[in-house]
Formats: sequence, structure tokens, C-alpha cells
Amino acid sequence: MRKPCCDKQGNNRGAWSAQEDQKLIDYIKTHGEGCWRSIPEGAGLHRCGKSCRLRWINYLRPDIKRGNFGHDEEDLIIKLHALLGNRWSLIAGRLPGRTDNEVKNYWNSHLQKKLINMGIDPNNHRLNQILPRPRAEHAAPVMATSTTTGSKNNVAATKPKKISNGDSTDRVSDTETCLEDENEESMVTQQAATSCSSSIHIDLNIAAPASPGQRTTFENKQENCKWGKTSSTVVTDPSSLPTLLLFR
DNA sequence: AAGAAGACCAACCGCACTGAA
DNA sequence: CTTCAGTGCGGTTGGTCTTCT
Repeated sequence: MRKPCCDKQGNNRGAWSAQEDQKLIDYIKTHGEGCWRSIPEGAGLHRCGKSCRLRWINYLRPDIKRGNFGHDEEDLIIKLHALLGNRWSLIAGRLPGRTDNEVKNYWNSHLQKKLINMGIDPNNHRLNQILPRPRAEHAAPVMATSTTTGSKNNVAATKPKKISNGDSTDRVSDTETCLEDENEESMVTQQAATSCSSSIHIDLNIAAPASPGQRTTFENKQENCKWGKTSSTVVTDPSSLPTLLLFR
């Protein structure tokens, strides 16, 4: 397999210092985002390009929105996850100012637990057979309070190892979307979007994400028709799916 | 007050994809 | 057509903070 790009000896690793951040910001401000490989050298950073890119995209970019996720953002993530699975960059693309890493972390640390508490399997967004018994004072679904479940280990335990069979479409196989069988995804997403209750009005067409210039592999695949699966049936009425609780 | 357990999140790692040579 | 460098993405890790006992 490929050699990692970050095997260069002498590179810093771990947390970024304020000085390093500033160097990166200054460099990108003057030269723009370009060849990530050349950025560390140009900026005088002892980091690999990959690390610089990550730091910039996830933390230093000026349009990053930091802080708690709003209620509608949460709602949107859940809905998008139901549609798209673990395609975090796509999901993040619909949330202005949010990064894929942030969305992913929020999902793993908050939303999974929330869904579990609501009796919904976060992997496929289906209603679980056995609902967790709500506490008397919390008859309605509520935000996950501090529970003993859902620790890092528990979360990890729910995640099967990545299946690497060379078929990139299977990269989301561990968290199948409830609409996984769709091959007319954009159509379905539109339908789902219209069936969302909602104060949230979004365009769920699979198109260029909110952040300009960012083109995902997923979208490339879309364009190249590599989604490939043609055998599955198209569910034209999402309301017929018993699983899409959140779209009612 | 102190240690343990849990929660959160920044960063790293490995793999897949693309495009140029 | 093949190879390889560059890049992006998703999964995972590990450090730090917070809460619990």
C-alpha cells in the first residue's frame, strides 16, 4: 500500500501551538490554500501537509462556526445521517460553518445516545424492538442525560470494523442508511426533505456542498455514475418506510 | 478531597480516489 | 495502460476535562 505522507522524521505531532496556528494562518492568508505538501515548508512549520490541512479545515478556517449545535442543526444531522449514512463531509456540507470532524464527533458523543434513548437504532434509524423504558419523569423522549451506556467503548462496540473489499460504495456499509437501497438518491432525498416536518428548509439535492470549491469523492462518484447499484428498488414513498420516524 | 469513570474533541492513521507523468 | 504523488474522507486514538463515588 501507499506510504503514509507523514513518515518524515522530525515533524511535530500532537497538539498545535498558537505560534504554529499563526504561521499557518499567515501563510494561507497570503498564499491561499494550495498544495498542502508545500505549505509546511513555506510556512516554516515542522508538520506534514496533511496535518496542516486538517488543522486549517477543522479549526483555523475563518468561517468555522464553533460552539454548541443548535436544535435544528441536530435535527438536520439526524435526518441527513438517515439519508446519507456516515458520509460526514456531505452532512457537514449542509451545515454552514461545521466541519465533518465536528459533526462526526457530535454524532458519536451526543446524537447516537440521544437516538438510543429514543429507542431508535442510530445505525439504521429504525425503531428498536425493545424500547428503553423511559423513566417515569421522562415519559416523552428527552435529551440523553448522563447515562452509563454509550461510553466510548460502547459506541465502539456498535461499530463493526470497516469492510474493505475494494468497493468504495461499501465504505458506508457499517452504518447503513435506512435508504441504503436507493439508487436514485437525490430524488429520494428530495422526497424525504419534503416529508420532513419542518421548520428546516434545505435543499437536499446531492450537489456541490456549501463550502465552495470542495468536491467530495462521493460527488465525483455521483457524477461518474459509480453509485452503480441498479438492482435495488426505488421506494417512492418514504412514508411507507416504518423506519423513518424522524421524517414524519 | 481524591481517585475512578465517563464524556468530549483534536489529531492521527489508513485507505480510496483522481489526475498527471 | 500503469504508476505514483497529492488529496480527501471516515474510523480510531489518546489527552484533557467533567462528573460521580
